[in-house]
Amino acid sequence: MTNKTRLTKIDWLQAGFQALAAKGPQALKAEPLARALKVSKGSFYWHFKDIADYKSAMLDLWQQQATADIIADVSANSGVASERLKDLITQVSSMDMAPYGGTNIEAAIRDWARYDRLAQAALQAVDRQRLAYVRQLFQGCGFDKAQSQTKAALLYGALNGLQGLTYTGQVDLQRELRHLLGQLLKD
Amino acid sequence: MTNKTRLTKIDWLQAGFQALAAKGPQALKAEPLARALKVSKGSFYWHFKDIADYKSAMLDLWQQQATADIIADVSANSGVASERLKDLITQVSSMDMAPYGGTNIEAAIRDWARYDRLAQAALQAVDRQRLAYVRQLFQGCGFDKAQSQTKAALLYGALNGLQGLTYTGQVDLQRELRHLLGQLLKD
DNA sequence: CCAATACCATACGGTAGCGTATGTAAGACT
DNA sequence: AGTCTTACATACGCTACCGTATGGTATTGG
Repeated sequence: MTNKTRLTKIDWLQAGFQALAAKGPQALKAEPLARALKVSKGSFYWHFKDIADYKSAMLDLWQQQATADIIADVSANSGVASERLKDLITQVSSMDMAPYGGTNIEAAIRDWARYDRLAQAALQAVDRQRLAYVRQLFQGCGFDKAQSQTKAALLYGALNGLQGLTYTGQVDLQRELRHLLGQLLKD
Repeated sequence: MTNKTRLTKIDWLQAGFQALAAKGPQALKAEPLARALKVSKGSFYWHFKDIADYKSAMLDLWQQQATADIIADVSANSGVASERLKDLITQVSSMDMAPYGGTNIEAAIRDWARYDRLAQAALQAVDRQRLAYVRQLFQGCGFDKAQSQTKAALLYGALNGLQGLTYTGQVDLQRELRHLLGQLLKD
């Protein structure tokens, strides 16, 4: 995998996600990426028109993949709704390390989205889908649509927020989320 | 305020927070800031040794201010613990726009902390203090220390996570947080 | 096996920001 | 009134990155 003589578009995108997770959106620059891949930037500008094009391709890939993960989860696990919610938590909690880099790409994209309109659009779309999915699960537990919407927002929001707190060392992500889910399923 | 003939260190720091909230950590550069303040960067390098020094000063100011806010809240509102928790939520929810810029500085610092060790240290310290404070409030409601710790993490984590979701338009921050607090106070 | 094309290197001019050096004008001090 | 200090301006060399142009090499299809 590291010894390919020539690179493809996807190699560049992978390197992008890696750099994104490691050093943030400001690391998405042609020449540094080229150095990381041990090629010259001539390669970059062959595969992509410019950096905006590159970033756009990254976001497209991520969005498509993220939404694909959702529908995969929908069709795969077909148990009871409450069980699926628990599964989701364990799944997400253990997914600290994403496909590519060491740390979390999710959070990096969320950072990126704060100051980039395209990233924001992609993230919004993904958030929307996920919220809708989780809401449906709560509805499957017997709650009405409004309640489920609230519970979904809380669960999903807490997930993201707690992940930002994990490096405090005071927080055990999975434990807290289980506790929250328990609370949300009571009422 | 805008018509001062000469600038002070704090003017530069204020401009920094403004730029940080608006365009993220990557906007903390001497020359752009100087342009925003309509002076030359000669001023910048008089007040600060270099950019690292400047960022360090920003983080010091923020951390000190953030922790000061906590102790202020501790000494000021001396009602029942459960009431103080509700107050905290309304307070934070309405504090969408911070002292300086338009949007939230909190979130910007959190972004910053992801790829900057100093920012991370400052944020950790603040998070720690806040978590401890909220935990104490829960303890004041009769929960034991471990339970309070969990509840505090959930409330504080959800707060941060939901703020990142507000621009989805699907989330009413204050409503959700009230609901969560209600749940957390039951058990 | 040979052309066509895919992939990459090198070199170039341009911009943005860094940090320094040096000059300078306006208050403050005495 | 003259010196000292504060707060800036200006100009300089340096580095990093952008995007382009052009040429080279390796693969692949015919």
